[in-house]
Amino acid sequence: MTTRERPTLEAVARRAGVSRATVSRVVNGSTTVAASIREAVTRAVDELGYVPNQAARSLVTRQTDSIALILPETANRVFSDDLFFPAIIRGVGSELEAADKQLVLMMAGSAAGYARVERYAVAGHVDGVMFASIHGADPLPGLLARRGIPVICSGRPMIADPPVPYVDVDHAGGVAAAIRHLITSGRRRIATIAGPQDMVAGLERLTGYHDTLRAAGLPELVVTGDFTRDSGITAMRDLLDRDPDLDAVFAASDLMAHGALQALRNAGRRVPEDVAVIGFDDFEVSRYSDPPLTTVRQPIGEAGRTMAREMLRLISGDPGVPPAIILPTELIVRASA
Amino acid sequence: MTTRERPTLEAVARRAGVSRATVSRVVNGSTTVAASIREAVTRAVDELGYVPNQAARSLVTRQTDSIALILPETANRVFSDDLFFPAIIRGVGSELEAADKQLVLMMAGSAAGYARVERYAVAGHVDGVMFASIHGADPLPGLLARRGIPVICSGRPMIADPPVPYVDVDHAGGVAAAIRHLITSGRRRIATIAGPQDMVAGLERLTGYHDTLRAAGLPELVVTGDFTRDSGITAMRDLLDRDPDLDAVFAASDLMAHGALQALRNAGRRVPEDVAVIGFDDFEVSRYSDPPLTTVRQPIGEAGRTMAREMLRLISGDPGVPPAIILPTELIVRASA
DNA sequence: TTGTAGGCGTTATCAC
DNA sequence: GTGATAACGCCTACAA
Repeated sequence: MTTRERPTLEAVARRAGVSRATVSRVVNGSTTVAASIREAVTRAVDELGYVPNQAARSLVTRQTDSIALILPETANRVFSDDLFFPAIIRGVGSELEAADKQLVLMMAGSAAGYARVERYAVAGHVDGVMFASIHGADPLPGLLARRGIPVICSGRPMIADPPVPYVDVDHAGGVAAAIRHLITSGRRRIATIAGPQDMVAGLERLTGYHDTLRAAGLPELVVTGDFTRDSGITAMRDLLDRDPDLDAVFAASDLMAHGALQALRNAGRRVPEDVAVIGFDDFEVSRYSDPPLTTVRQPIGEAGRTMAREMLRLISGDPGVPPAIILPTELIVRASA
Repeated sequence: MTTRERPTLEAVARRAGVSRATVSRVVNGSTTVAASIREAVTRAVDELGYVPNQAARSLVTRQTDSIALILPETANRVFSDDLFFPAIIRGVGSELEAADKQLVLMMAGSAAGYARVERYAVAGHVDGVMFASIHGADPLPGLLARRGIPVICSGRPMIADPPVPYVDVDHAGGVAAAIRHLITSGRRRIATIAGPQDMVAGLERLTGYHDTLRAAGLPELVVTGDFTRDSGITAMRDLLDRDPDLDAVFAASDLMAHGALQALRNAGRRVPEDVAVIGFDDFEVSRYSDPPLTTVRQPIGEAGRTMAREMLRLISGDPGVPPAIILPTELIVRASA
């Protein structure tokens, strides 16, 4: 291993026969440097393979050019077959890449991990912190914001102690469209597999279900899952027990909808003839399910990009960052309903 | 936003009525501090909400306590439905979390992204760099190693200019087991959908196929894909064109195997009656395919954990890091073959 | 056991 | 346009 000693500004300056200050100017692209000197410095930089020391630099600039994305989940959960996180990471990543900022991904499922994340952010490792999904009344976003760290959330945070700007999608609107579609096509016993009620996404999708059915004067039937496929299977069985005559089910996630499809098949129900099924997400796989899944598309990648864009504005000191941005959802009709 | 001024060591020292050095000792857990003073300092730290400035700290310690994992792919690819990356990230993450190191994920699909990664690592942003998968003769691992940065790869690198330690799985052995299983069950016209030939994983799996069939004196039929489901569909159609009587196919990834299953179904072939199918990976979804997929299980998560463990040893200066670690693979027999 | 002082590699503010 | 020089916040001999 050729452990070449790392050259410093000083070394470059000596080699180019100028002062440290001048080298610094060249490295940082200042325009007030004579062409000949600039060239000499550039050559010295190349010859020595000089790269500025990030620690020293950010000690004085108070900038790191990297931004954290917190996934308040265990790695197991983040990279399960739930494609929510990949989609949002992809969106955030593409936007930050364009801005030449480094994305630092942090999974914080445990309490210890969470504490580490806090320390990491407060220690100034990153210029700003984005949250990918929030459970319950998470105090961390507010805590960091109070520390003066730029913060932005994907999904409306449940507490807004210092209000933190957020990006979310129109959960209730999408669900309403789904339920109305079911009603229009003649369904009358419409059940739902709700998402976890400690997350805003879970709550608001259930609200959409509730409000739309009540407006139509139709009965409600609710069982709660946790967005996973397995919970969808269990919930669907439960629903069939409670009302063997149900003719439709709205699942608050595509994965739960897939679980429901499986449970219905095992119970001898045909989809959509006996029971119509609608999901929420519109993941790629939902085009290939049997039957292809009717679902509410939410623009997760776009939410990620938007969040990153607003974060960049926040960091640049732009005062015009809106407190909330709500992206539209859309019903995608396929064969299952 | 309550932009509280960030307290420094100096502020804590004043408040506790001691010197900066003493505060530093307490913060860093030195044992040579009187209990009473330690307590006073700790109180001051808590009251002020002091957290050490990472830049200042690493400027002197030359340590950042964070480690990069490079995914030499675009975000689109990393978070496609290919579950390789999630699995390795999960493995690495769990191991680093236990060591209280921060994992910095970097996706570098473009040339620009790649340059950024290099700068980032050389600038001393991280204590070491792990590579999650390598395309062709990638010079970056060697380049960083030559700079004195601890480097380790998942998957054998094709160039070993300065030899970089790596963790890999027994590709050829796993494939051999799969092919022998097919032969034992009477298959004689065994085709393969190979992986990309610019990656060692693609190459070695094809070698395993080649060697085993040749040893058995059976004919070979090769079409190349790129590990994705779609490429599996295309490749399977191609294979059926070339040899309508083939009775088995080994796909170098589970996704390609799933594509093959679909193409075979569309072509009216029954699996496994007409054509046996074996994949490579053993992703979760392969238990649920129709029929459930026989496949070669590779311990991706374990590879990630191992890589992280070796990286920690490398960083700690342990001279005993082995140049290579090869993990075993295992044939998982289900219904498709 | 505690304090003093020097230095880590940059950037930025001044003079020149 | 260029060069000293003082921070930036922390760690760590070394001295007391």
